[in-house]
Amino acid sequence: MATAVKNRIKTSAKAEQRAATMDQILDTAEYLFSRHGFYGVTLKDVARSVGVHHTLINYYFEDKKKLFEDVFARRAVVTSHRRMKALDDYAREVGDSPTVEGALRAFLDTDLDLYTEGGEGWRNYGALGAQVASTPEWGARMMDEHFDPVVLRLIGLLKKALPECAEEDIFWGYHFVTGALMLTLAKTGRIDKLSGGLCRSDDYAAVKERMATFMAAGFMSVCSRRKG
Amino acid sequence: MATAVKNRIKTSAKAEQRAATMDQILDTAEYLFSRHGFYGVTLKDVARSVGVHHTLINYYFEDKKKLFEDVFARRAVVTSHRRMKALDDYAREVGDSPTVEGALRAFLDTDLDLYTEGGEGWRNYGALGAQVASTPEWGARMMDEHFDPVVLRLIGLLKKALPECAEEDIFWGYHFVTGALMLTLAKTGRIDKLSGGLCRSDDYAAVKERMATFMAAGFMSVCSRRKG
DNA sequence: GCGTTAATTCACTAGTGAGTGAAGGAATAA
DNA sequence: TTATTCCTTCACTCACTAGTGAATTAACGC
Repeated sequence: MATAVKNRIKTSAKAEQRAATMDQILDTAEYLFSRHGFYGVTLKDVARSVGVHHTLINYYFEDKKKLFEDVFARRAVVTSHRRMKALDDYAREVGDSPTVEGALRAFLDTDLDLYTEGGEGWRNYGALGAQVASTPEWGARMMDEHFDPVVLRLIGLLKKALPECAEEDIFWGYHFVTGALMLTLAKTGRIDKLSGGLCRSDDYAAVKERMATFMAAGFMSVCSRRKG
Repeated sequence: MATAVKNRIKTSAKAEQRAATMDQILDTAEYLFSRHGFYGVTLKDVARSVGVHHTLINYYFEDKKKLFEDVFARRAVVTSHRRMKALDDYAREVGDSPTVEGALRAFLDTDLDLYTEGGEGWRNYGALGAQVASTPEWGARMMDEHFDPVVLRLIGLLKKALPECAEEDIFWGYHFVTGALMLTLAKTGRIDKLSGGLCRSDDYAAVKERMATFMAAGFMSVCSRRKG
């Protein structure tokens, strides 16, 4: 008991500062990486922006690649876990008969809420994730590592909702969903200009309102195509 | 007449070599940029890969940014023009009553054919474009410059096909379409692993088979949402 | 207070970045 | 042939890269 208190006190002063500094570095790196990509940011850029000596980043994060991975992993585990839980909850709720739109809502809306309510850090991470998702090789590998389980969980539900549907159609449907989601998270500002200000890149609520419905209809039409 | 012949001969020897070298540089840069991004490639990388002195690239292309823009523009004008023509042809064909799927097919299938039949260069350009599309600021700007006209042409047709539909819904629908298309062109290999080899990233034919149908249904469902 | 441990900075290496300007070399036009 | 123009390379600049290991400073536990 006394040890526990002591440990808590110990982690309170120094280790808390440590954690705070690391978080600051991660936040800044997240912001910069999301805007300029891995090679477009130098450790000095990050250090300057945080206000620490650049070698401190090597001290805390080993090397640049590790820093990038830590930035990505920090929030990837959160969103992955959150969505997995949402899918599990939904599956339990509807028993053995999920709908396509229901499953997609559990997957998409849960995530979009996070970017809406999670503050700037989450939105920067979203833009970073979008870049990673469209980077061949190591980008795809990072996506695999963090998101395969939750994606396969979603696909399991979609298969249940569409038992007659060819597996390929479900995978390609998921591919379309994730592409649309990634471009949303990229928050490039393109839709703003294109629509003359009618739509805004950072209006995740507008996307949430439409996306699951839109995609569910897509799944249905492709899967019923062969019969029709 | 004699002058014309002379000019043609003139452009045959030296200027032809010049064009060949420039094309080689563009091809190689296209390949490398598509894999590692703008900052992930150095002019020396490109030069080494082509087999020329690295300063030659400065001679031909001014600077690195210009080289990138030239790489992007070279094919962007082709696909933009091609799709514009396809949309015009389609509009003429159906008179004043386009369908959503018809318009999307003119837009999407025309493009997907290009990546299927256009060889490796086109596929590299596709992956590059996908990166550009999810890059904020200058990436979005490049997309704007090259593709706004053809995209607005498509949106015009979609509006005609869905006269009751809210404009925002159409813009967001287009946003989903382009997100899905960009992830396809990124050719990351992720769908391959995810599906256990059932789907392949480079199978543009499979995407073509499904995409317009999928997206058309999405548009319909979102646009009829308010009434339903 | 005092030895220990962790955090931070310093001085430095070894290599790379884009880009320039002058010079050499080759094809071309008169 | 000769002057010109274009292509290509060379030598170089200047700034910056990631990362290391030693030195310094600050916090901690006793």
